Amino acid sequence: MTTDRSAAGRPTLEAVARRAGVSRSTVSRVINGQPAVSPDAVRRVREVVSELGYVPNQNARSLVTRRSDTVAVVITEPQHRLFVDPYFSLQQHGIRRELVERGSYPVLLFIEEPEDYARVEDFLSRGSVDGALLLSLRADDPLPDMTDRLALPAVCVGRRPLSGQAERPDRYLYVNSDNRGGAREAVRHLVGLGRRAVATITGAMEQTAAVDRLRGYRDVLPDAAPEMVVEGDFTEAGGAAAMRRLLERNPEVDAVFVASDLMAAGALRVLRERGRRVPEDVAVVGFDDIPAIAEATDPPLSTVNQDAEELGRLMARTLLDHIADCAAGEAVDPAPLAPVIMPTRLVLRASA
Amino acid sequence: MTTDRSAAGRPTLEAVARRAGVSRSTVSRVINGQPAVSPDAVRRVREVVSELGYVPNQNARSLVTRRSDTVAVVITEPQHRLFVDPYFSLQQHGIRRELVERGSYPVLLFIEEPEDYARVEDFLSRGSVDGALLLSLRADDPLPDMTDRLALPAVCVGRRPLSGQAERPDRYLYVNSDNRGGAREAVRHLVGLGRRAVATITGAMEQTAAVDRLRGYRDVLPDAAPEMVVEGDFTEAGGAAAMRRLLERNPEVDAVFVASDLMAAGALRVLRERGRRVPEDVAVVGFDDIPAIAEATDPPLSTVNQDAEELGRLMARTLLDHIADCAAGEAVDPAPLAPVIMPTRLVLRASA
DNA sequence: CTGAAAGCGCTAACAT
DNA sequence: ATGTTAGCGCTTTCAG
Repeated sequence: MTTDRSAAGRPTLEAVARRAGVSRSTVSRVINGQPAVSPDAVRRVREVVSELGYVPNQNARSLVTRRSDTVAVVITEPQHRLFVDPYFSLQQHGIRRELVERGSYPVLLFIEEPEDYARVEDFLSRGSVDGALLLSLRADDPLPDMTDRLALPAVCVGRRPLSGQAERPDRYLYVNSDNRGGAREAVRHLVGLGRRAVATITGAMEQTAAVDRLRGYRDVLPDAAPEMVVEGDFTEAGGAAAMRRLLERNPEVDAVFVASDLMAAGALRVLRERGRRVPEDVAVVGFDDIPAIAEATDPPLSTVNQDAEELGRLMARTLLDHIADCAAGEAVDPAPLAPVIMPTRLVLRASA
Repeated sequence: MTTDRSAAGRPTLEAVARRAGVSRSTVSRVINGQPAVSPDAVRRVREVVSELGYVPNQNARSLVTRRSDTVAVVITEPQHRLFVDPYFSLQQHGIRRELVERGSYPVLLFIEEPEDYARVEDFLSRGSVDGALLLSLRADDPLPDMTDRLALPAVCVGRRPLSGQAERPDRYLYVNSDNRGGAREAVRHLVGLGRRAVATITGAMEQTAAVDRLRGYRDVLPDAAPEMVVEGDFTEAGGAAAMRRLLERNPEVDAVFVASDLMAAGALRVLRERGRRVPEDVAVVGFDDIPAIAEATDPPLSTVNQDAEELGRLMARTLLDHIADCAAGEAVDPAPLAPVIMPTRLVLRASA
C-alpha cells in the first residue's frame, strides 16, 4: 500500500512524482518554475498537481530555503485608535499591495499590552517571517532593538529617536515622510500670506513625526512665543481642545499650522463655533492630505500632502530588498541604510 | 571545525546538546517541558540555551508535529470600517487573550478586495496555521467552503446562511450571540411599556446578525407595517439617516429597536435635533451594550448586552478544542458541531 | 534535461 | 533517565 497522502491528509511531492512518473526533483523544479524541464514533463506534473490538489508544505520548504515569504507588520497602537485614522488605512494598503505583488504575505501583529512584546519577540524569532515592518513606534520603543538582536531584517516608519545611539550600524532601515520640510513649506506659506501671529498645534510629542513637524515650524519661526505652540494628540477632539486653548491664550492669532488633518478638522470646528472666519480671520493649514477629511471640511483644508499609500509601498519595497541583500550574505552597506525620505507638497484649498 | 550555528546564523538543537554534553533528545525534552529528565540535565541545558540564545526553529518543529501553534484570524471587512466599531475591538481582545493563554499565536488576515480570497486560500493551505477564525462573514462568503475544502479546522462567528446546504457535516463550527432572543426581549420590553408604534432600524441585511435581530422583532410584532422597518448599515451615520427616514414616513412612531449601539447613537442624535424627547416621546433600545457608547449617550441607552470579549474567547476556545480533536484523529461528532450560542440580556438605562 | 542522494532542524518511538 | 534511530516534506548539489 503506497502512501499517496501525508499523515496530515494532504498529498506530498513524492506522491505527485510517482503519479506523474518522474522524480521528486523534477516536480520541485516545475513547482518552482525552474527552466530546465522538458515541456512534456511540465505538462504531466501540472496535470497531476491540479488533479491531486497538491500544495507544497511551507514548513518543509522554509526549513531548507530559510525563507517563508511572509513578513510581519507590527503595529504598536491600540487597534481602535489606529484604524480610525484614514492615513493608516492607506499606508496599510500600500504595504499590502507591494508585498503581495512581490510574492510575500503580510501578517499583522498588534502590540496592545506590555506582555505583547515578549510574544511578538517569540513569534519573530521562530523563523516564521523573513522580516518585519515596524509601524507607529513610540520614542523609546524596544522593537527596533529586538529585531536587531534577532538579526531580523526590519524597516521602521519614522526615524531613529534623536537621543539614540546614532553611530551603531543597524540591521533595520527607516522610511519617512519629509515632515520637517513639509511643515516648513506650510509655515512659509502662512507667513507669505502676511500673517503675523502664526501658531501651531502639534501632534503627540512622543512621536517623531510630531517633533519633526514642530521643528519645521521653528525653522521658519525661530522666535515664536511659547504660547504659540500647543500640543495636541493627533485626534479630532485633541485638535479642537488645542484650538480652544490657543484662542484663550492668544486671541490675536491669525494663522495656525496644525500637524494633522484630523486635528485641523477639530480646530476648524472650534473656530466656527467661536465665530472666527477661515481664512479671513484665521488661516489654517493641516498635514496629511486625507481627501476624505481635507475636502470635506468647511472651508476645504489647505494641507501638506504626503502619499501614504506610496509610503507604504516604499516601506515594503525597502524591506524586501533588504531581505534579499541579507540572504545574499551581502555586508549591509551603509548607503542604503540612510533613511529613505518621501517628499511632501503643499496642497492649497480654501483655508489658507 | 564544528558548526555551532546553523547557516542562518542561529544555534541549533544539536549545538546546545553538544555544549551541554547531552543528546538532542534530552535537549528536546527540556525545551518541551517533558517530565522524564534529571534535574541536573535540565539545569545544564537551560544554561546553555540562554547562553547561546537558542530558539527552536518553528519550521522544523512544525514539519514533524504538524502543529504551528498559530491560528489565522480572517477578517472580511475593510480595516477602517471594522475597527471603528468598539464591539470588534472587544471581540478581538477576547480572541487574542484566549489564544495566547493557550499557547497559540493569532495572525490577522484581511480580505479587502476579491483577489484576497485566493491569497488567503494560499496562505491557509501552506500548513502555516492550525486553524482559522472567520469573522464578519457575508451571507454568501466563500471562506467556510474554503476551509472545508482545505480540511482546515475553522470556526465562524454567526451562523450558517439559511439558504446553504444545511445537511452536510462540516469541519467548521459556529459561535453566535443569541441575536434573535435578545431582539425579542428588547421589543417585548418596548411593548410592555405600552408603546403602540414600535419601529426597528436594522443592520446591513447581508449580515446574519442583522437578519436574526429583525426576526426577533418580527417574532414579537408579526403584523408590524413595512414602514416600521428601516435598514441601516451598522454605522452611526447610517443610524441617523434611518431615523430620519423613519420619522418622515412614520411621524407617530413612539418606540424603536435599533440593531446596534452605534446606530442607536445616531438615532438619538436625530431625535434630539427633531425635538423628540427620549424616552417620553420615543423610547429607544439598542443592541451590543458597548459601555463607551451606551453610557455616554444622552440619555444613556437601554440596550441588549452581549459580552463581546467573552464571545471572542469562546470562539478561540472552540477552535482550539476543535483543532485538538482533529489532531487526535477523532471523528468529528455532531454534538459539538451544533452552534454555540452566547446568551444576551437586556440592560435598562434611561432611553427606554 | 533528469534522477539519486544528502540534508534543513526538529520530534518521537524504541532501546537501553 | 538518556541516547539512537528514523523520518517529517522539501530543495539542492552532483552525476549522468
